[in-house]
Amino acid sequence: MEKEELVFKNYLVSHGLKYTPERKIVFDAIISFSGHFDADTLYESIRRNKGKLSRATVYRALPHFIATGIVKESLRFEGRTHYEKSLGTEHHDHLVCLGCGKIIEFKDEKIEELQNKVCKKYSFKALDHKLGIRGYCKTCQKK
Amino acid sequence: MEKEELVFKNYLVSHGLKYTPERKIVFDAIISFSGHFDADTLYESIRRNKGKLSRATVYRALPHFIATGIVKESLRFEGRTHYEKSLGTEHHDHLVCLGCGKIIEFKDEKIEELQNKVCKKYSFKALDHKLGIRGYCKTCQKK
DNA sequence: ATTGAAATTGAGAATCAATCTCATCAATAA
DNA sequence: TTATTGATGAGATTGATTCTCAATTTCAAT
Ligand SMILES: [Zn+2]
Ligand SMILES: [Zn+2]
Ligand SMILES: [Zn+2]
Ligand SMILES: [Zn+2]
Repeated sequence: MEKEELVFKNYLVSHGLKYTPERKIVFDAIISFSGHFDADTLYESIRRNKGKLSRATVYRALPHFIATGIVKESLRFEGRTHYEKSLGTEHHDHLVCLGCGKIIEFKDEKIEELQNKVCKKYSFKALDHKLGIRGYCKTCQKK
Repeated sequence: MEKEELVFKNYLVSHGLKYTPERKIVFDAIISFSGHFDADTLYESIRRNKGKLSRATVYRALPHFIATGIVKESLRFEGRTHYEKSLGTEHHDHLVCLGCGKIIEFKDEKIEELQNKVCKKYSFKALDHKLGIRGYCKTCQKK
């Protein structure tokens, strides 16, 4: 069993939960993804490749993956929550193109530091943050 | 008629739309708010103070207020979109307490500048952005 | 191998914000 | 007046997400 899978299994077991075949199917599907995805994309890809699994099982599994740090909520748009793998991926923020839907990831250390400063100023204990900049990508500006 | 009201009326008229009594009711309710609100809060406050108005009318009016810059989407949490007045309010970002729901507003010029730099780097034309930091406020940390 | 408590699952129902439908109403222009 | 166009209310609808509950599975202890 790979490291990530162990992380997940250990999380489950230590919380009195079980590493079931269904959760392994979801795990495999998530690992096979690169980039961003939403719950339905995940569900459909599982149905296509591994046969049937209830939509509810996918929705129920997601919080566990988030709790272990394997998956992160990335952005909300088009009425859905979008996720992304976060194991083996550094934290980053997003530029979202309103024209073509393209997502550009970036990370700026200075912005991160300044956020910490802001939190200190307000005695605020930060857990996470999301910075999303909406606009138009290079390609879409020409139209 | 006040300045903001004229801005709104002009926007409507110049778009072939009408400044109806219902839209004025929504306008007044929004102006009377301070702080953040969601569509339902707005709707309920109108019902309480001004009597009946369809929920659909509130939802239909919101995009017009956003288009004129009177209202801005501020953050999404608790499954709803939250808005805030943006006339007479400077741009700012948010710290959201997961414990008590308190929202702290802040603005850091340096962060804003660095965002512009990021956009330049990617030839990205930004329209707006949202930075939301989730965590626990001073009070809630003690529990 | 058997048992039983506790967790999990599937299927569909329920929820909830947000949008849409449509018949009716209001404003304006011809 | 009549036609046109936009606006409204009430409720239906959508679509994502969550919940319900009976049936099944897991797993540790017999
Ligand atoms: Zn684009
Ligand atoms: Zn990303
Ligand atoms: Zn708090
Ligand atoms: Zn604010």
